[in-house]
Amino acid sequence: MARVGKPVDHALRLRREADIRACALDVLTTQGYGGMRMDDVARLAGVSKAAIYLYFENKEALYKAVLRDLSGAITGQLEALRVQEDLDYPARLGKTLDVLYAAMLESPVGCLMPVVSETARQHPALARFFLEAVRGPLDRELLALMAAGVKDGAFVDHPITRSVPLLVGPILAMAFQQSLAASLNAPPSLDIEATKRAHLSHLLGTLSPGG
Amino acid sequence: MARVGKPVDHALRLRREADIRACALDVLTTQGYGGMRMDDVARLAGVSKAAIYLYFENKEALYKAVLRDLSGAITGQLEALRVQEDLDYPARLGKTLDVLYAAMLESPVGCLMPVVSETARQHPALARFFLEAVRGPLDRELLALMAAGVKDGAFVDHPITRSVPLLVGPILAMAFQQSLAASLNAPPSLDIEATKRAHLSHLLGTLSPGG
DNA sequence: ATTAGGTGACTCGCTAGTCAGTAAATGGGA
DNA sequence: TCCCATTTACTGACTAGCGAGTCACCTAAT
Repeated sequence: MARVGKPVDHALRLRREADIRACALDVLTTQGYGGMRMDDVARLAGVSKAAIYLYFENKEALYKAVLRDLSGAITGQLEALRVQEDLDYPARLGKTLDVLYAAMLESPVGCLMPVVSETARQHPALARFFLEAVRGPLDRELLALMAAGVKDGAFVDHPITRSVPLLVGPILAMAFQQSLAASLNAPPSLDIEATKRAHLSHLLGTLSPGG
Repeated sequence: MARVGKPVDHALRLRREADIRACALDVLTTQGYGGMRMDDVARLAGVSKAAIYLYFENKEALYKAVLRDLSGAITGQLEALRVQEDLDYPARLGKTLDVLYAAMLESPVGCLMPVVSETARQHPALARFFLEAVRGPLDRELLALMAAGVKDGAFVDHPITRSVPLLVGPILAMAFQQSLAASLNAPPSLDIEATKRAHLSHLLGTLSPGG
C-alpha cells in the first residue's frame, strides 16, 4: 500500500517543509510569483520537483504557506508590543515602526508587496487570503494600538488614527522603491534610519496632545 | 511583394494603434502583465491577435507603448500645476495632493504601480524606463515645491520635505489597497475625500511654522 | 493585377502537475 | 546477525494545456 505516501508527521517532515518554504521565499522575492518555477525551488532545496508535491498540494498552496509563515512572525511581534504596558504610547508607536521598517525594508519581505498585488489580479483567492491572513491581522494590531492611545488620552483623536495608509503608507512606498531599485541592481538610495525618525516625528507631531 | 506588409503611416493606422493601446491598458490594469493575453486585447479591440503584431513588435513593445502614453498624461498635469504660482504654499500643496489622488485613485494609473514593479523583475529596461519617465518627473516636481516652500519660510524645514515616500506614501498604500479590493470585486471601502483632507491636515500640522 | 489590411489555424516552447518505479531504512522471525 | 518483506521518501521522465508568435491565405479597393 501507499507506494506514493506523503511523508509522515515527524521532525524530518517539518524540517524539509520549512526548507522548501525558505527556498520558495528566496525565489519568490527575486523572481516574483510568475517567475517562480517549481523546478527552481526544487533545485535550490536540493530535491526533485515531485518532492515538493509531497509537502504542498500545488504552487498556490506553497505560496500561501510562505505568506502565512511571514505574516505570523510579524503580527506576533506587533501583538507582543501592543500589550507591553510598561512603555508609554509614543514609545510603543516607535517600536511598532521599528518592527514594520525591519520587516519591510531590512528583509526581503518588502519585495513581496508588488508580488502579492500582481498575483492577486490573476488569483482572487490569493487576494482574499492575503487580505484576511496578512493585511487583516496587521491592520487590526495597528488600529488597536492607536485606538487605545486615543482612549487613554495619549494621542489626539485625529483621523490618521483610523487610517492604516496614512500611518504606514510611507513604508509601503519605500518598499516599492527598493524593489524597483533592486531590479536595476542599483544601490538602495534610502537612509532608512533617518526616514524612520522623521516618520515617527511627523506622526507624533500630529498625535501629541501638547502640539 | 510585401504580402504581410505593415499598415502604412496614416490616420487609420494611428487610430487603430491608439485603440489597441487603450484596450491593452484596460486589460493590463485588471489582469496585470502576466495575465494580459494578446488574445484578450485583440478581442476587446475587435481585431484578431495577428493584427496586433502588425502594429506592435511583441507584447513587451505594446506594454512599453502603454506606459509611454500614460507618462505623457501625468507629466502634462504636473507641468500645469507648476505654473500656479499665484497660490500660497499650503494651497499649492493641497492642489498637488488633488492631482496625485486623482491620478492614483480615480484613474487606472495607480493599479500600474505594482504591475510595473513586478514586471521590472524580468525586464530591468522597463524598470529604468518607468523610473526615468514617470517617477522621476513626479519626484522632482514634488521636492521642488517643498524646497521652495521652505526657502520662502512657508514650511518648516522638517525632513519630510525631502522624502517623497513620507509625503505621498499614503497615496501609494491606498492605490495598493484599492487594487487588491478590485481583484475581489469588492466595493472600494475608502473615503478618498476624507482621507485626502486628513492627509493634508497631517502634512500641514508638521509643516506650518506656527504649529 | 496589385496592394493594403487583415484573419483562422497553426506551431512551439514552457511549466505545473502526475506517475510508475527505485533506493534506503525498518523490523521481526529464525 | 542474516534475510526478506514492508514502508517511507523520493525521483526521472512523462503529459497536458496554455499562450506568444507565425504563416498561408483571403477580401476589398484601386
